[in-house]
Amino acid sequence: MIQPLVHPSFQPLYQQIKSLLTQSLISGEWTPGEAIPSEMELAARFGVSQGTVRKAIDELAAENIVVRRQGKGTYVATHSEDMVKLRFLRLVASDGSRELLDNKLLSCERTKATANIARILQIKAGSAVIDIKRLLLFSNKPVILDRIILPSASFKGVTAERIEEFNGSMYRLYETQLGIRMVRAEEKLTAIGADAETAVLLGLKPGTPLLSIERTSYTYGDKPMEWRLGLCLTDQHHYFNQFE
Amino acid sequence: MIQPLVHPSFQPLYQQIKSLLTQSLISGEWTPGEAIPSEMELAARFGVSQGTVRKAIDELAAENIVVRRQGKGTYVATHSEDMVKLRFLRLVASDGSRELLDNKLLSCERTKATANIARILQIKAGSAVIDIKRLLLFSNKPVILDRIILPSASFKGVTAERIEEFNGSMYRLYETQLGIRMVRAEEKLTAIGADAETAVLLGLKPGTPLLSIERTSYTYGDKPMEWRLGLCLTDQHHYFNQFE
DNA sequence: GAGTGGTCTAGACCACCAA
DNA sequence: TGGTGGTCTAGACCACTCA
Repeated sequence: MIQPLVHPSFQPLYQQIKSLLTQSLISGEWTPGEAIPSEMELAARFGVSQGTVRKAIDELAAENIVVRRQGKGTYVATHSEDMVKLRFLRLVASDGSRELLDNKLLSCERTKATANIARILQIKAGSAVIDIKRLLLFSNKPVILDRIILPSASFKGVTAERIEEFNGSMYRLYETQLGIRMVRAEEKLTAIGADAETAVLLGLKPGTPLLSIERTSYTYGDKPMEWRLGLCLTDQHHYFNQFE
Repeated sequence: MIQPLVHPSFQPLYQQIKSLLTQSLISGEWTPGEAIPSEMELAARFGVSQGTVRKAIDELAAENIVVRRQGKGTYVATHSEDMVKLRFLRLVASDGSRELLDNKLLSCERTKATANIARILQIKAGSAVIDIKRLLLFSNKPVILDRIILPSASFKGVTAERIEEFNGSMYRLYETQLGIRMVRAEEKLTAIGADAETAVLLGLKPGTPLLSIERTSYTYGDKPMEWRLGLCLTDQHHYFNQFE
């Protein structure tokens, strides 16, 4: 009897197609906001049926990496204003009101990665990083003290001026100026008491309970690109989470 | 020219199949842990192709309502120990260690729903509810003070004895004793200072920052069935969240 | 009307599991 | 060996968008 071939690295066709599509996204063949080729075109390019391409795109769409628009095409997802608020800024007013969101840049400095940051961002300890501090204001009241650390190597164009220009929409800045799109994030939440410096900046008494949100964001291919620490006043806001 | 029919309530076939399957789950035709009929059988029952049934089941599987096992069949999902920890108890040790999880029931009383609880659980204000208080201990140290409120009408069998019997695994109790399975939850997180009573129970100084997790859990068909408030000490633990 | 994504079908073969 | 889910194909038709 013929021995069935063993495929130690077997992967379904549609997974392989998905990887190829991800490669094209990484290489910048299609940039955020742009349409990717139609399902039929991709099927022809890869020599598979339209249904197989469709299943690969299904997964990318489920991960919010691409967006389908019936009758028009499939587009590389972008961080629109709404999306960022919905997906990456989960703090909402407890009374349900919609608020004016504003931000105030405190500093933007070049420095070196600590051992911990280097580990998280998968860079060498002591590598050059950009260290940003800012306040986020809801309805003109300071609510979040944010600290953002980026590897300089990948974020050359990031300066205080650029950040002001983008009005603090960091993800849109990364995307439109650097072609870096964050597709995934991990967060660790704890409750802490405000230290003296934070208390002053947020206009609180030291020791006031704050929600601490530590976030690492990843781009295509699970590459960590940004570390963030947000200290949030939650007397009138809450972090919303939902899961199935 | 013939006018195309307008279908104001148009739904894809697979969505209709999904609804029918959900109805069968609600009615208890298949209970947690049990296998549902095969894709071919369901296709025959509903008079559609196997591929259409498959797409309906795909969505239920994505929502963790059923679980596929290749070569065996498709099963109604259950709250196994691991799952509950992974999906509904997102507090993990900051140093990554695995810990002994234990709990201590403080009280289990019959009372009446406040206006707020009634609104959240979609019952009449003043309806009978069960009010449970307990401590969750990690490695024998109290970390979470939990309060759970359930509508009595649906949770008749829940008593202090039963809870002890299930060693505090509430979701397993609901599922195995009452056939109620939670499929979705919403949480609101804030940071607060411990009040006097909480401080005593958790062995802290009043005012210690605590992570407050308010959760509403839903069963099939988006019906709210449980409200919970957990006050968590996060000096050695954190709430983990991940999103795409 | 041409082109795109969205749905549905029918049938083939594969991988896995259990008896 | 038979039944299950998992993958893949080819082709049909529908719904939507835009020129």
